[in-house]
Amino acid sequence: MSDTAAVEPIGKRERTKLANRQAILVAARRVFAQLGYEAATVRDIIRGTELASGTFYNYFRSKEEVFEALADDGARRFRPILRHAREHAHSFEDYLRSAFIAYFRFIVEDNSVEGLPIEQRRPHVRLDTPEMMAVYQEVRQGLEDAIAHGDAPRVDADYLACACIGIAQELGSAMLRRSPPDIDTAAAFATGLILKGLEGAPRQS
Amino acid sequence: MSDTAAVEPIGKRERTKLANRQAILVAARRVFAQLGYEAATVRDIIRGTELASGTFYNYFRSKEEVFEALADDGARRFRPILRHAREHAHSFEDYLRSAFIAYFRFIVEDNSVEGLPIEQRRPHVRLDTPEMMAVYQEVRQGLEDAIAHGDAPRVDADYLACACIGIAQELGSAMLRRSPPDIDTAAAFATGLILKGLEGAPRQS
DNA sequence: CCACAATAATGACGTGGCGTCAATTTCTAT
DNA sequence: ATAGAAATTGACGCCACGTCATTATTGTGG
Repeated sequence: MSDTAAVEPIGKRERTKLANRQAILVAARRVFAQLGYEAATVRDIIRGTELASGTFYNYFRSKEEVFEALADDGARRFRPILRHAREHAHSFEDYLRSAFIAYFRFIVEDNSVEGLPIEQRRPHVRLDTPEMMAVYQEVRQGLEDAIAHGDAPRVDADYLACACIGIAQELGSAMLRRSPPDIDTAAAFATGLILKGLEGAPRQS
Repeated sequence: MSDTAAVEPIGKRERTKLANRQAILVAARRVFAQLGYEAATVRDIIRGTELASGTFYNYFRSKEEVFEALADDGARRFRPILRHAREHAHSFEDYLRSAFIAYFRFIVEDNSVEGLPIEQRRPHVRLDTPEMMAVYQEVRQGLEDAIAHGDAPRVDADYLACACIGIAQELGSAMLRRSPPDIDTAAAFATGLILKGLEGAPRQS
């Protein structure tokens, strides 16, 4: 009867490894939010755990790599949401709106930790992790599908995907600055802009 | 007759101060392009000049502040271009297109220095430096003017400005990734998208 | 149940960049 | 010419970094 507790047949070694890695990530999120990414040090992060300084380097090479892992995790959680929206949308407009809503919900929740203004929580460098590029591909695929199905004109899918992402990012930031953040209004704006804008964008040669 | 040489009636103190500041900025541009922003140190920058390490801190408090100054300079150069486009445009479409073209030209020229790939070169552009916010205001003003003149529907000017900026940034990055970067094509895409998209964006309550 | 090997955690240590500051040089004004 | 203001200089103390020999913990064969 006791086998119900041992659902994971892994040894203690692997379990503590996962737990330590997770502890570092959790501490890093808090530290980045409280001190700001730039000001935060590896020591600050490790002090937020029960681990010793040297142990940090068994899991990550640097503060940057920790942030990458956090960003990658975020993208990994977001992509299936986006895919679900693509596969279950009743129309192209429906797809666009639910995708924007999903993203705006995501960043609202992501920034719900108390701390410094959002700008200072993140590194100043632009980072493209594998999972983030996968998200870009997912967006692009959704748009290409719509074009293929005749739901959207034959425009440059790469540029269109970039435009959607740029709108999502900047509009998302603007939305967060307002209180309370109104996800539906922002999503309606973005959806309306893109949907109609498609008609005006140059057709692919 | 010798007064033609002394066009600037400033003392040597002020001249060397400006020259030193400029030397630091020039060196920083090179160092950021060659080593990447994250890897670059204040010492690397100051080694690129004739100055001593302590002198750096007479001009800037940190590497971050140097970058802000570079970004601020860029924005200061860009804003009048944008304003000129606004005041001399024959139509709203003309304004949009020339503004996008101006921005894309700007970033193409800005990234023409040899060095690392663009992603690692520069911090993520922050909109919170004074000149950057002025650029945002300039964009927004142009859009509000168009709305007031009846050239564009009464949409949320803040969101619209953010959308334009987001499109410009992401589309600009995508354009730079292509070789050769085609400014006119990218500008046509952005212009067409926004111009028609405006019709689909929600009207202001 | 007990070695014994494999693996991970620890924290002291050398290194190097950071920001400061007293001493020095350079400029300005009288 | 000279005093005084202003800017430059580089050495210095500090602290975070990343390493690594040591210690502790876990898995395994006898």
